[in-house]
Amino acid sequence: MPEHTAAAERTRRAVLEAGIEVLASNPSAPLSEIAAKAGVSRSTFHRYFSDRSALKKAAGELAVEAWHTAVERAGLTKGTGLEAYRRLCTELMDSLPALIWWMTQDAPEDHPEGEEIDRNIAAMLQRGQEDGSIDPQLSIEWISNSVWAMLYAVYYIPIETPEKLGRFEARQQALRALMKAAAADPSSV
Amino acid sequence: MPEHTAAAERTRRAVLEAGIEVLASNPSAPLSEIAAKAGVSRSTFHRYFSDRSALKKAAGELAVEAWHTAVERAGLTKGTGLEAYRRLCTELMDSLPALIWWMTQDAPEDHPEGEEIDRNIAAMLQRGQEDGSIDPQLSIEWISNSVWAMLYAVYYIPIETPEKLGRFEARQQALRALMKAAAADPSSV
DNA sequence: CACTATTGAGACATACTTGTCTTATTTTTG
DNA sequence: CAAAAATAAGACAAGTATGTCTCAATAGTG
Repeated sequence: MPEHTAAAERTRRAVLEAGIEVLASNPSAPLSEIAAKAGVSRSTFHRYFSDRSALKKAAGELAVEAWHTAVERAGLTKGTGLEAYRRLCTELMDSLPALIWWMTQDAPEDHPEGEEIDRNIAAMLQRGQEDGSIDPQLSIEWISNSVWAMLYAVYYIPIETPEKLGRFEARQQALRALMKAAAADPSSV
Repeated sequence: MPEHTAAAERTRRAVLEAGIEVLASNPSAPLSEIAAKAGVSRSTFHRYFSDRSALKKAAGELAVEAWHTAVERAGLTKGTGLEAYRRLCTELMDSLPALIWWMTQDAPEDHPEGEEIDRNIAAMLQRGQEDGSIDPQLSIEWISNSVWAMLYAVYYIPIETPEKLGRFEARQQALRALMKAAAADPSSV
């Protein structure tokens, strides 16, 4: 297990990111495909990640970390609920690949701390409904879950039809759509 | 190739539907899993679909058919653009499993007639922007593509957390969110 | 009831993926 | 430059999925 040199750490990251990218579009892609995408031989792959499961575990940790960071940066308790919601959506779009991989996983393994975060988000959305910024007709469950569907669109649409919608436009449009949908007074968006 | 008796046709449908369901959540699931879900032996599976590709082809045709039917029923040229859009979204949600499987496919193979339908939908959305019913700040590309992301949410959220959001509620909330997001005047939704 | 269609169980060879290992080559570092 | 680290290439066995085939059992039909 190389853990000292900087070069080694660099290739490790390359393999990990290639893994996230490939597994996001094909969860059962051969490891050789991941190695190829990382520009590395299969031998080297196995030197950094003994198993397929080892890779998935590392990718999962990266995704959870990105998720936590996004939530922290969003500052869920500041401003109106809708403002916090907008910040959260924006932050999530900054860690797209890892989060997309995470959501396509079948077993998103329940993290104990993850549930607390879920509660914080639910509280933020409820605050939004109470302060009149978020549409009370939409359930908190729906709002918090549908964000992921939008992330999905933001990630894949520019990949599949880059000539029609670039990354930036997709982000922008998704954010507008999310805000209008969630707002109690969409005209203010 | 049994093609005469009704019983045979029935099991064929069962296998096909099981295939769509299983492959939607795991595109590389073993054929034995599909057979099991259909309540059929692997032998019988192969009797109706020689290949994995044969099954995928049949599923694709079913999906395309559902897609065409939905668009037809929606009556894209009637009423305002937003009204037509609402009808389209509603119709699409009636063929969820097949359409979900379709969108998770890597090679959605370009059908010549499919492109015409795409143009019709684009025309419908543009009409909506011109008649003032659809938000002109959202691109037609985004609106037409993001619908699929919402279908994704409507399909999967009730599967993963049925205790929090049922099929009916998910549909209702998705439709409201889609309308609010797309409308030029969301307060009218 | 007799006949036919449909199905289940299992054997079998093939192909692919996986994880481990060995050896030679390249790259990095002191 | 010389030693050490990192990598590529490939062999190998084990596991699994696949497609084909055969034969016996079951279900459906006239």
